[in-house]
Amino acid sequence: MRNGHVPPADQAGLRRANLALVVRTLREHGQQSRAQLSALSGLSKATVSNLVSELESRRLVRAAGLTAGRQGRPGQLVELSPGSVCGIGLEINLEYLRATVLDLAGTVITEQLVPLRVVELGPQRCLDQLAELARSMLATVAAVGAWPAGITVAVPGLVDTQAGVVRFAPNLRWRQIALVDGLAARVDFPLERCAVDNDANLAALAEHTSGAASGTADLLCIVGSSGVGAGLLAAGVPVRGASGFAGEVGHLSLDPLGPSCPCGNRGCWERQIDLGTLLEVMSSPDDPVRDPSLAVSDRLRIIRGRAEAGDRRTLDALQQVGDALGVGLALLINVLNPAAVVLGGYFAELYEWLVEHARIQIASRVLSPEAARAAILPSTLGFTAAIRGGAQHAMRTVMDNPTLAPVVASEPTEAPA
Amino acid sequence: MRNGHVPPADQAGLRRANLALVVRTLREHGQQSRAQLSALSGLSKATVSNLVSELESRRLVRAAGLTAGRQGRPGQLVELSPGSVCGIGLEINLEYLRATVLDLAGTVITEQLVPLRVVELGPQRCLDQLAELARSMLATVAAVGAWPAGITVAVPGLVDTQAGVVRFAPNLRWRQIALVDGLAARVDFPLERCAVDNDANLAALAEHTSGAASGTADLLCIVGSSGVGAGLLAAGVPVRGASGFAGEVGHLSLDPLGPSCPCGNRGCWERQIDLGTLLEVMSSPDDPVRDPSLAVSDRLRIIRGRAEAGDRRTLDALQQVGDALGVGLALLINVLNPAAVVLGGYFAELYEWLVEHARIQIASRVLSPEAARAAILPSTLGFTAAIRGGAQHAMRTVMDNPTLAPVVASEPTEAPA
DNA sequence: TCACTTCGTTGGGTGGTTCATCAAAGTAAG
DNA sequence: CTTACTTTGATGAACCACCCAACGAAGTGA
Repeated sequence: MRNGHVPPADQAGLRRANLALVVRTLREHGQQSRAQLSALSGLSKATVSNLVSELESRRLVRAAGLTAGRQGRPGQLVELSPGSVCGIGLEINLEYLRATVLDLAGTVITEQLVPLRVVELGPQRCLDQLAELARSMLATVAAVGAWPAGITVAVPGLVDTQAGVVRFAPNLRWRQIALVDGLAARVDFPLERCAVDNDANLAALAEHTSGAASGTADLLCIVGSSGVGAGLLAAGVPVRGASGFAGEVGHLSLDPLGPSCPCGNRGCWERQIDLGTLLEVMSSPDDPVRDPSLAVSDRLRIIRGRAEAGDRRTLDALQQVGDALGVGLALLINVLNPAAVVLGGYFAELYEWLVEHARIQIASRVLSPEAARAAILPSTLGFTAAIRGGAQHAMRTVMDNPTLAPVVASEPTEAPA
Repeated sequence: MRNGHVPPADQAGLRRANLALVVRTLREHGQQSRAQLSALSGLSKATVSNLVSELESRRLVRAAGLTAGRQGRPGQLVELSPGSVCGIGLEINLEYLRATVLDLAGTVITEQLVPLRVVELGPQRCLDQLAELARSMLATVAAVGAWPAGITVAVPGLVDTQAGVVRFAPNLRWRQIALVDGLAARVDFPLERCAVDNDANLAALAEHTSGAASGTADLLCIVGSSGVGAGLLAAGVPVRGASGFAGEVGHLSLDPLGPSCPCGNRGCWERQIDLGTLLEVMSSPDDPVRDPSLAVSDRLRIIRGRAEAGDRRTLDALQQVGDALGVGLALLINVLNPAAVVLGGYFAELYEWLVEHARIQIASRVLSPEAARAAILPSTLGFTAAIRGGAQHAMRTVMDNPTLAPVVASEPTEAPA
């Protein structure tokens, strides 16, 4: 379906590709002189100069001093311009809305968290709140004199990224919500620069771009919270599947005799490793750690405290979850052979008590020793991975096609901030 | 590792991309006039004419009469030239070597099967045999006056496609065999036009190009024989994983209490659905169907006969295998969300007795109804899928970069048939 | 026979990259 | 302090690929 009709290559596309190449080189290698860029990219010096001057006029890059020492004329360094082109990442979750603004260098311009009972509020009023948050982010971008490349929303559920529709988000109790349309209309932002994606997919993107698995092209990111989701990156490209629902690992049935799950099956992975299960195993029903009014972060602080204190029941529960995590990961590693697995969400918070158990299970279950080399890493971005990935995603459009960024007159900057 | 340094885009690359675009358009839509090609591809008429004339000089396309009826001047049809550019696919398996030559239109120029006890022969002498087979194919290509685009070998095991090395093929008992080097040296064929890949990956490519799931970009191909392998295609691109070992689904552990497997675990999928298991369940040890001297095709004929005759034990065994097949497929569908699953190898031969059981399991285990829409199809290429995929793979290099094909003088053809 | 339609080619124009050359801006040595 | 050397980045000519507009070619239908 929607067969990707590849547009013909023309000179504009050629230019676009090379502009993007320079931006990418700068992203991967940090600030460089034009001569170094020429060597790294394979483009001629003349072309690099030309490209850089266009990127400068679009404020994607800027001058950054001179190269140090050595012989000959010093090079004029160029770097990705901070604070000029920004991406906006939003996240909808059970307990909050979250937002961030990143610039091309990956610097956080601003971050915000709005506690919210999303389920009780319902999709439409939640969208209103989300729009307000987006407007606030746009205002910040405008205040620092930057240009908003796009807005990307992370949602815990099945998303049709092409249509911009949330198909099914069980935890939020959402079905068929036209999120992109709704948001763009409310915020008065160009529709084509708004996007939705699954939170785990975006988390994977963030970990790939600037997180734990920075630069790793084949990546699996497992995010644990009230459910479990996975984001896949193969050769640097997100794997979404035919309808965009790839990575729905929560309901993998790992044990035909395991406990039953609301989804109708038995032994679902999610029922073995999500936060709710950990709580059930490690505590009695009246334990304060299970107080429903507690926020996730507070709950995790308690769990960490008990684990650090060596509480046996807690440690046993963590082992049980770690084992189950490893069993499922072994399966995914066999199928996908990633170079790294990043544990996100609550798994990252409890990484040190989970990973060894998981590793043992993986080692004994993976077919080839080479595949077993997959590194199991904790997310360095924690709960902000999804919004950062969203912001990165929003900027990716511009990095892949720098001509989208507007040309400014001539004056370098005169931001009042 | 081996971070893909993207070469800069230049005019030659632009030309290459548009030549490839014309070839692809022709592949997808069949013979077309220049004007129709222009409309379909988005290129201008002038450019299409120019490109077609270059493709003609490289014998990738040829004139094919005029468009029928309608008003105005009739168009001059162009089609992928049959019998001029060929791909050679080879396959190594337990019981035989297999080879085929395909042309751009997908027509089989020749096919050959050499029975061989690969395990007993050992890798080096097997390579000698393989080289002889390859030389025979090259001779056929030369005899019809065609140009061999490349040779690709399908191997049942873990393959490092970049290095051209078979890392581990348990069934063949091969480890670290430099297959591409060995073959290219023996055959005296350019190294860079030789390749190895996993048989399931190539089968998936074949099913995508011209088989059961023709044109489906997100595809999963499960090949059953003495083991079980999977080939993955995401957005039309093979998913190989970080070290090229993705798709090793045979040893997914689906049941922690299941029967033990030589790999050291329990409940491996392979032990539930491979041909050996089916035989064990459907017959007693002294049953003639289990005669070790029987070829796979003969064995399958017997099984089909019993199933058609309504033999209860056989049908029960097929149900058991079909159920297990469905359980594993549900898992893969949740993770990968393919548009289609193609059953290859022996699954295709027994498709009609397996698929309904599998479908029931899948339907009850897949999370989203949209993902459940994945079509479960029988391979239409059967045991030739891998070699056809190999030949397609060999031609893909040229289709993606038509300038690789040599330019011929002027005379159209003078093949002595 | 004469409009009318559609096809494919031709020539001029635009845009992008490359090569060769050169001035600029440093270091190193006499 | 001057001179030689090295490296950088900019300039202009050349090349190449694509697009547009116009035109002749080759049919259909009245």
